[in-house]
Amino acid sequence: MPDTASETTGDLLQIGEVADRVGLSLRTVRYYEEQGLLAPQSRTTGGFRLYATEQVDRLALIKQMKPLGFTVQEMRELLDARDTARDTSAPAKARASARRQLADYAISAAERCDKLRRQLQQAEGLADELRAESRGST
Amino acid sequence: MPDTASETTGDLLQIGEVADRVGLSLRTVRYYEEQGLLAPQSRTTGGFRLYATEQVDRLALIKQMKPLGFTVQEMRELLDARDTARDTSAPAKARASARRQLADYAISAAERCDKLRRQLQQAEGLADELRAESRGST
DNA sequence: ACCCAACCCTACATGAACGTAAGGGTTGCA
DNA sequence: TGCAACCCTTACGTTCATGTAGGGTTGGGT
Repeated sequence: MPDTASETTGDLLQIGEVADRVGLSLRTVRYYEEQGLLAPQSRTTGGFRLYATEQVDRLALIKQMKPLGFTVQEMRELLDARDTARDTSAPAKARASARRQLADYAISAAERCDKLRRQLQQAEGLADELRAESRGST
Repeated sequence: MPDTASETTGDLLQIGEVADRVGLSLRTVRYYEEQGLLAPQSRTTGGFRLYATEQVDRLALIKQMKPLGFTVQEMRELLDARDTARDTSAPAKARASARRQLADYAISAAERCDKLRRQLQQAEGLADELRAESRGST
């Protein structure tokens, strides 16, 4: 039986397993790669993408970011900035700049959260109204 | 001066005024019309769309529904069902059926609200993390 | 009656973020 | 070696929304 659920191959996962864990489609994972959001750590000789578990985290992060309505490009920037800010071997100036960028994104994220909260409230009201109307007050 | 803000013409509004009130672009309002979500009550001889104030409400409803991720077709169905359910002159059977449909949508809406709430929580955590990281804990 | 600024119209095009199908390799257990 | 479960690339299709070009419509002002 060839690995029904494509299990951990050493420490690397195939795209299917990754997509399952994160809850994204294969297509979406590949799409994010096309857009420069994350490249598989390596490939098999046959061309299969192989991912490390950290990359699964990265994907999960991307998925969490999506409800806030960031574009794929913005997420790429954000992730790049985060990588730079974390990379202790990067030039201090680059890291400072990256942190500034992160701060901006943090503000933007907070604003989008507020907006989402407001929309959610409205939507809840709407759901209530629908329920009421479905019970028919002819 | 030709009416800088295209005011109430009797009781009918032009698309610009409608879009302003609801907070959608002209283009989007026309798009929704193309998709069968709402037609203007009438047109001028020259072709200008004219809307009644109830239609503004309908658009506002659509706007509120959007964060829940309903497709345009679903919204059309939902609105149609609501119209039927409210129409006291419609056949009782049709109204009952419409109310059943509304009930389904109400459930779906509630589920989507839950999902949105979860996503919001995650997003909030993420925003906090971004803020923390931007303050650099090298 | 004529002008013109503020509006509006149709139609085609672009863009983001995937979905989906076609045609065809890759892996690895038996 | 065979084959089932995976994966690959390529490329066109879809949905929601917006951009834009080219050109009418309205209605007060003069």
